[in-house]
Amino acid sequence: MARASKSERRAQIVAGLKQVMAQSGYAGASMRAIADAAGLTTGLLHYHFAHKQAILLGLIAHLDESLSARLDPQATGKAALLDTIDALLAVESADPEALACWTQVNAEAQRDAAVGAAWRAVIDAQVERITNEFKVLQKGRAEAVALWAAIEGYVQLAAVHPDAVPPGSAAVSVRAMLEGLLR
Amino acid sequence: MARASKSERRAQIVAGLKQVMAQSGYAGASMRAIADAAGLTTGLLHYHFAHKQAILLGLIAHLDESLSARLDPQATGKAALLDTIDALLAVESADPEALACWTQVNAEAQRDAAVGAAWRAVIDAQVERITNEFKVLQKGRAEAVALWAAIEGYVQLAAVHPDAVPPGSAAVSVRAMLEGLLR
DNA sequence: GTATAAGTTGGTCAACCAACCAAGATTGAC
DNA sequence: GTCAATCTTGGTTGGTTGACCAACTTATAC
Repeated sequence: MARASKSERRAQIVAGLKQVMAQSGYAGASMRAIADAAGLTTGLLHYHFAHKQAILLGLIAHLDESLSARLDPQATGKAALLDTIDALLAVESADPEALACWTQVNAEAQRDAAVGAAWRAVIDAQVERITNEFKVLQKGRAEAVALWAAIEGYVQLAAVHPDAVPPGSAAVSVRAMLEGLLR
Repeated sequence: MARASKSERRAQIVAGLKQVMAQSGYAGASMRAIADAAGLTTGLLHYHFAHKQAILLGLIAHLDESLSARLDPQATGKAALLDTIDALLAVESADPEALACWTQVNAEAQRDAAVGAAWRAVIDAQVERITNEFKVLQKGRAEAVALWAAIEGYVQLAAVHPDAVPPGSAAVSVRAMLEGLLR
């Protein structure tokens, strides 16, 4: 069997962290557990990543990319905002592991400066993008942050307490809240 | 000096966890670090709490109480909803440690079954209370969850990326989103 | 004032962790 | 086919962790 390329291996390791982290958190994701999940050895993890934190930074990049991939680059104005709502809240059913990791990354971002900087960069980019769409509608940054917070809240809630969210209500309710912001 | 009472000691230990956890997360809050923060010894922690998790459950109870204490028990209907918004978002400035712990508890609730059950109970109680107020306004559970999610999102955002939130905008924006929900 | 219970101390212990590394295996370039 | 670069292995190491405990001190009941 052909040896996996460098980038494939790294992706494989990041996927291992994603899987373990969704269930055991970052601290609970030992190098051994990550290696087992990825079907690799711990030594190989250290060959591809200088330290555990580097794998987490790789996971953040992965989460960012898979989020961007869900967005429709054509949409502008209100359509872009509605698309953002759908794209983010669809993760709930499409990728529960990513949802769980979101919460864990949030917690780790608060603790570790480098992780925090990377995570805040992701948030900043999204908020800025949303702000531009709001500006088309004569609104600004405060409204963009509000929309992001509402979505973020649903993501957290879905991860921690999925039963509390009536099925299908998330996107509907966020759209209603968006209307309140646009008044 | 008089020896502290049992409940005082327990509160002191919980406060130690709160302080350490706000900066280092739950996993990073070693028994030793908690003991140091509280000015006690590790052995004493194990005398008052069977294990580390029990301290965290104590902290969750503490967070729940201090949240309830901020709420105006007189308010009903829309006034109660506005009061809830203010009470929760005021934590941002009043008790930054509690804010930071919120994120960490969220993450740990996902990982540990007992912590998850306790945390979900707190959320359920709040959502049910809010639901009752919404019902006065001819709305229901979905709207209550939406309001909770919006507040929760701001709490998370304030903890992880405080600079992203324009000062004073949180309560204003959540009120606007509430209007959207009440339409 | 003495006996009993409650609270406290400082240290031990086995388990686990991230990081590291030397040596062997596999690959592609020539 | 040979060789250097890249990849992979399995085990070691120093350090940290939560849990635990036997001895000691303080408070309370009588």
